[in-house]
Amino acid sequence: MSPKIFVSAQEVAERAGVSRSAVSRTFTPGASVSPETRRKVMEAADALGYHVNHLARGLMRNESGIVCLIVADLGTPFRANLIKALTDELQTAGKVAMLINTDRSDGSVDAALRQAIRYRADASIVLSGMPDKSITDLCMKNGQTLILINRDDNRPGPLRINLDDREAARTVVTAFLRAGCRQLAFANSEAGTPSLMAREHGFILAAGEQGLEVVVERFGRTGYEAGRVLAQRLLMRRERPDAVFCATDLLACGFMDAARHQFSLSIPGDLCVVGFDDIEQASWTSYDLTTFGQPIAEIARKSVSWLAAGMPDDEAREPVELHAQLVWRRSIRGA
Amino acid sequence: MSPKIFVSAQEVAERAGVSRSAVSRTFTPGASVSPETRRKVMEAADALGYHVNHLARGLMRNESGIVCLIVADLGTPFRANLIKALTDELQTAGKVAMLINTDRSDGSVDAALRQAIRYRADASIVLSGMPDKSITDLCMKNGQTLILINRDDNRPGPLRINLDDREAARTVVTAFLRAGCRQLAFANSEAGTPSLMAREHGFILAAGEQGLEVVVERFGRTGYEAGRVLAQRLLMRRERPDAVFCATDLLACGFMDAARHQFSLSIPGDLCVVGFDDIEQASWTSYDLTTFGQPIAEIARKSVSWLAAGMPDDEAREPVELHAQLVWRRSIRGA
DNA sequence: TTGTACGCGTTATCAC
DNA sequence: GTGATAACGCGTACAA
Repeated sequence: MSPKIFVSAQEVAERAGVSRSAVSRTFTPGASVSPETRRKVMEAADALGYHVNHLARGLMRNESGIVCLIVADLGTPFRANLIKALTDELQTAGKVAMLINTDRSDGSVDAALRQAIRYRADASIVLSGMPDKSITDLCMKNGQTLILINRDDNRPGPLRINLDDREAARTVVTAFLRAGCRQLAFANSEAGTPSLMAREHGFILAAGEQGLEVVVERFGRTGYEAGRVLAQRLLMRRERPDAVFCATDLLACGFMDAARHQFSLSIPGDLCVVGFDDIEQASWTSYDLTTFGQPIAEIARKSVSWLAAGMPDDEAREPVELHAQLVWRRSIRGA
Repeated sequence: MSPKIFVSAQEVAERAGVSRSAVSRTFTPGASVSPETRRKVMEAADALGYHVNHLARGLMRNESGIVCLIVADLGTPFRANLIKALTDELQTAGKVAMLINTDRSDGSVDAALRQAIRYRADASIVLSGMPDKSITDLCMKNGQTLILINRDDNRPGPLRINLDDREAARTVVTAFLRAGCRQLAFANSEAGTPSLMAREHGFILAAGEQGLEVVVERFGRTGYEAGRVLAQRLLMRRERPDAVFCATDLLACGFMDAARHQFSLSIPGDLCVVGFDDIEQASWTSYDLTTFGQPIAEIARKSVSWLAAGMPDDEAREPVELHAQLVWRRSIRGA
């Protein structure tokens, strides 16, 4: 096996009978080369299978074209779709995505950001966890753009995209009231991420303004299984809830399945359910779940346009608030 | 905004009062540095926030540490989980994943592989589509490892990991017969990917050996919606199937929902269903789908161990056949 | 063990 | 429009 023998601009130049610089210019958009030279170069390049070395180019230009995506629970429908949207957007912008998984451990995101720095990524986009302040400072110092999505970080520096979780929660309360529900519940995981907690607090607050108490239950990791357990806990109560707001759609799916098959409840007859994320499964006939759609495409566009435009000045670093749109389906009465 | 000012080994050397090569050696595993020098270097590096430039290192070593993952439909549960497993495995092996989305267009995978070459990726792993022969040749010529997963390519060169789809299909026929089913159907998409077609052909073949005909229907893209349409087509037939093998779980979920809610059929009473992939949703109470689990972890381990070990010699390039394990749930009678 | 000198493939700069 | 040259940050023979 010939181990890594790539063809260089030098070889192309020799074969084309021109200088190295001519080759370089041919592959640099906007450089001036005569049609004749360009033709000779392209011909030689094709024959040899030449491809510009982005490692070397990045070294020269101080711009690798790499954008680092840092994420946990990549297997999850919402995350996967967000990653897809981001990579798509990055590719059309001429960038390339580097994907780093994190786990629940503390230094995990920090390690990922260090990796991004080592590869001189043009930017890092954090979708999970929270980097330590020392690391965000490091990114800033190195002039590396840092984007936090749904992290709700209030320290200055990185660019932030957040959702109006509290406003969404308020909408749910209104909808539940209109459906005639009186026993409100909130089903959450124990993850304690900013967006999840914002939904919880917003829901409790909005309900309180209407004179209603909310029963809150938290369990496990944010997923289907936790939703089932939460249903068991909440639906066994003496005062059984007639409306539940689940922090995510996955929780809601588990909740609905348990409610129907273990408690024989009808939805929305006995119980109204609202979720969050609008993952594909929410629209499946078995669930038909009313939920909030995250503006994934817009999140992706906003993030990437930032990189392209370069960092705005420090004073313009207010977090961007995006709006979650309620998608009405049949898991809640009325409209 | 300070635009991309990274600290170099030179600066660390100056601050530590040593030569630049001492810094280099400190960060090169297995190089010989005195404890005292190492300490001084690390101290200066920490203070300055130094990180080795992997672009430059890759340039020198002719080994970037980057592995390119080429995939379509990344938002899909199975794909997302495979990507997660692969990135996890790559990270523990000290590599980093570069993610490239492809669409359905012909040259899409080729373009992705070219991008991989430009970044001098150590290897490319193709999970979707089929690269043109000229491109696979290019990868081989450049000494870039190429791994095809479930692509069922029979041309020599790239490393291949395939599943025993035909054997799995045979198992399904047996199970259906044991459940007393006589009217067999196969629900497929129009994607026509190798694994999907292998399942279809294997199913028809195995059924034929038992003297049974199979009604085959194909529609749309491999997903939930197509499953619903396929159910409408297959369940409206005069001789209604009492057993259907769906090419993937997503198709099966759509099929089941339509069968139950539009045709009021009971599963497995009126209809037995088997899927493929064992995505998380298959285990959800609403589906409880009997399906084949793809050995995702093993696929990931095998792929990455190949890169680590380096390319085997040409003669050892037989495709690796992995086994799909049937996961018994309640969408089929008997056991 | 340490430092010096060179090369990796590319682009930017500057004469021509 | 073209070609020579320096520089990017790093690894590594080589000599000390």
